[in-house]
Amino acid sequence: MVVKQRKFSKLRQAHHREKAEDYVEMIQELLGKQGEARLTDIAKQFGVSTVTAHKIVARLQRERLIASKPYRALFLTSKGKKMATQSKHRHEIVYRFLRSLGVPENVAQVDAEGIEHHVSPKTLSIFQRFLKRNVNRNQPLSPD
Amino acid sequence: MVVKQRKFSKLRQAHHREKAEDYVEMIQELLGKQGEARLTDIAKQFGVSTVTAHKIVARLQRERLIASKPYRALFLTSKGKKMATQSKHRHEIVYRFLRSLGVPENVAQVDAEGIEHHVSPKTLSIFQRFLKRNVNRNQPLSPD
DNA sequence: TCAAAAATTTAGCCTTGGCTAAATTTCGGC
DNA sequence: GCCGAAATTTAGCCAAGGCTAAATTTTTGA
Ligand SMILES: [Mn+2]
Ligand SMILES: [Mn+2]
Ligand SMILES: [Mn+2]
Ligand SMILES: [Mn+2]
Repeated sequence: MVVKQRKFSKLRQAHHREKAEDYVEMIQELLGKQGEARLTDIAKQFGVSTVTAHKIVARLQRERLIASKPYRALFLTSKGKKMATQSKHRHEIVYRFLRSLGVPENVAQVDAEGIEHHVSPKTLSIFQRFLKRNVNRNQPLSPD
Repeated sequence: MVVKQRKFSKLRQAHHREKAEDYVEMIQELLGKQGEARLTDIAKQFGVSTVTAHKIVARLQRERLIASKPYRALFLTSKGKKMATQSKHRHEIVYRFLRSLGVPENVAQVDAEGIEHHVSPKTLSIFQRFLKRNVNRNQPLSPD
């Protein structure tokens, strides 16, 4: 009984982390690609209003993942950089794992965006091992 | 650009469906196991207060997935049954897929609870094909 | 330079999903 | 049949994440 409860409480925790992970990952990407991360670009990427993006960023500033001065571009704290790097890494593995199974590019992109947040370290390392074993096959296991 | 937006909008849709899927699945399970689905049992299983469970059930009644008379046990509408059956099926495949890769039981349970909601039909059918191919191996691909 | 445009922030609204406290209804045992 | 316990519902609080409208600040270009 208590086992099942923990299962769902873990799910709720994962949901709380999700937005944080997606946002810091996006900010790191924008910093790399354009040199700076502006609120408008972030909102555009996520397909939400700047107001929504602003509120989420404000929460992540309270949580010391993001830093910025008013009306200025956004930066990641060291805590934020660490989360971004780890999330990006996990996201990549999940995406490449799906691709290696034969999931089409656009489907794998959408599915990985959700799945990534629910893959535990143990499962991730198993995905990695699977990728390594299939590294020299050019064909996916289940071609379309 | 718009591709990325759709990716996240799909993610938000998935989140909206998640609670619905978990609840109808749970109700179907309780109906099978105990003959009826009471609010207290549902709340216990999810590890939330009966008040929280009640509010979610009320929403799902508005959405015509659940039906009941006040102070009475809960039932699934035909729409709810359909969702429950499909969700259960997808959940099972995701769980068995993880297990077949060598993910330990308790980890697979937790991860599948989150992952299931983000697996598209295309990815699911690829998981199924993978399972069929590995059906006669007693050993998982990546043993612990 | 300085006015218009763009970007950011604030105010205020909504829904969902958490909670506790309290009211109401149903159930069980005597 | 009734009383107390259990279950359900209602009321009211909170935070997150969605929105539009409006205020504020920064940037841009004539
Ligand atoms: Mn990601
Ligand atoms: Mn994501
Ligand atoms: Mn499920
Ligand atoms: Mn689930």
